[in-house]
Amino acid sequence: MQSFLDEIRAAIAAETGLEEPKLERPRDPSMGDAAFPCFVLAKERKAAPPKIAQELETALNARLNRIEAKATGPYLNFTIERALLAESVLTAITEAGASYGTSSEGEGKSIVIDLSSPNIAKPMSVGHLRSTVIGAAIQRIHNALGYKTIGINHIGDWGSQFGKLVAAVNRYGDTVDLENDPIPSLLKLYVRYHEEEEDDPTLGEEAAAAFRELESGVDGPVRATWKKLTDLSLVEFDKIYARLGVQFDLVRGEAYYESHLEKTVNRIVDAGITEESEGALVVDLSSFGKIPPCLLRKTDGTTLYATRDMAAVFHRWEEFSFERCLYVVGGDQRLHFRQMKHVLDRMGLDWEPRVEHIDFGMMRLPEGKMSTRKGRVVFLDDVLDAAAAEAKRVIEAKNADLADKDATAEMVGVGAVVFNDLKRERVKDIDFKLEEVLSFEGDTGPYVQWTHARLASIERKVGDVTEAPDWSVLASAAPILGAMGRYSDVLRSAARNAEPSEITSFVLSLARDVNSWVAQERVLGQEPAVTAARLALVQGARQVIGNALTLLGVGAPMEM
RNA sequence: GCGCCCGUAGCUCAGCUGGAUAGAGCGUUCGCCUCCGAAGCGAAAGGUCGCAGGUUCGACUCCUGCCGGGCGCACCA
Repeated sequence: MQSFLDEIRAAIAAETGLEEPKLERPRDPSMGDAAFPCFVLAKERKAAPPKIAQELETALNARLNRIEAKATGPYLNFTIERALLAESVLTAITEAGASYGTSSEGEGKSIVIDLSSPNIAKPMSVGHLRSTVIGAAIQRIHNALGYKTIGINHIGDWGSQFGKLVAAVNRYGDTVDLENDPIPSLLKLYVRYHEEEEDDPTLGEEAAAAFRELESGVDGPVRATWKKLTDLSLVEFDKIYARLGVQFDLVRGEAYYESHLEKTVNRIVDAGITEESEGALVVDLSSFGKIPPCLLRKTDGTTLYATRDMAAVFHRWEEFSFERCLYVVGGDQRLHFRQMKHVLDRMGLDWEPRVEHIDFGMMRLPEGKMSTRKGRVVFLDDVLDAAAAEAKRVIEAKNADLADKDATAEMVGVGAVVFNDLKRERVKDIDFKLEEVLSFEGDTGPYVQWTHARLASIERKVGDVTEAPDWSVLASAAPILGAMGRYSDVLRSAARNAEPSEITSFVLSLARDVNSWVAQERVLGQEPAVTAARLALVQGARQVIGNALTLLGVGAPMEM
């Protein structure tokens, strides 16, 4: 596909003298595979665009082989000979298989991705799903383009909240069963702490003291409790990651940077941009607009979130010399990342633009923003369970003879949840509605998965065909072929914008077109050359849909 | 109050670096399982692209202002 477009561009360039003529897609695919708007030539040629299109039509037809140019109003539309388009796209897919669409353009470049990053001691809510699923998709997309990627789970395992938890464990630890039921137990302690803190000032003092001890590096009972809490939580998180099919290259909590904090602060101080304000150590950012200063050290000398993130970004740069360092973190932290980048900027570090906040919209409940403390949460595990159960119910109703119903239900249920999260532009806020997540019709993951299974089913029924395909019978599939031919462009764009929804949009549109085509063109029982060509389309479409789903982290079932 | 993000059909969203009659899904109404999977396909109805200016041959797309919603605003993360 790319080569045809290059050919068209080259012909236009030769004919008009334009260096890089811009091609776009015609409104209606039946008008052609590519369009050249002639407005840009109107001035220098001193002629109306429709007239220019007319003139160029004959000249370009003389230059192009098996591609037809046709003037339509101010546009020049190009149509690749149908059989040629089909043959070239489908053989490319067959040859590349699972690696169709991939490239090696990222070779030698490293991409660091900070994703998921849940807080220890809090159950993962559907809110945490976003960072995990978006980040993992971004990582797979970059992998497909040949980048070396480092996915880091920057666990929230440090900070004053751990002083609070340690204090809570000390006081009320015997009222819960931490060993066997860690996450709910920690949640109870967390909530209780905040309830009692108001009436009992000694509790807050105990918590603050605990965090000071933790950060002092003393290896005593406080540290032992902290270690136990984080270990118990990580085991629970891993169960969810396994269900989502997400792995990390590094699980480095904030605590990992504990030993880097001192030199991090020194480094920023040495850059000469820090100052003392109200007893705290800060970096003034007023030169960037109305932005509050970045706090590095509290009055009591302990560090903050920003300090630890600065330590992390320095460490990552030194370790990986990244091409990009992507922070897949919610939009509620935009200010934090702006401050962090401004500090890097003030330090004169030229790699500051490589650090990007890949923000995403908030997952909201009808009652408002989720809050673990206020008990206003939907737990991710419960949602995945509900989705798998719904998938199981549908399978029982529609395909009761399926071999491995539970495994398929898990694949479809989890796929529905993941796909739902990736299908809109990531900056958009989402009002969480369970019935929407559990819907398997229309623009949903299961719809795409079902399309994949249906195509696989046709392949099984047709079996092997030895006859050479008659590519010309695929004229009606031209929009599908064109889309599949553009798949690698979609990957490139999705990576550049760190936007998995570009792939969900693509695969939804492809699935829709394919289902429509399958409804009107029969594969089985045709002339062998016709069956061969249509089978090739079915195989190609299944391959591309499967490849796209895999990148999104959604299973592509052969049956469901 | 200030800053950032969002604002396209009843609802949820697409709309490529500005370009040809603004496209889907859900919901509503109608049609299609004796033909490769009805988690499907076809059709109908449904839009002052938040509002007002501006730039441009051309604006859903860029700029300014306003309105509505969301998020955030120093010792939490």
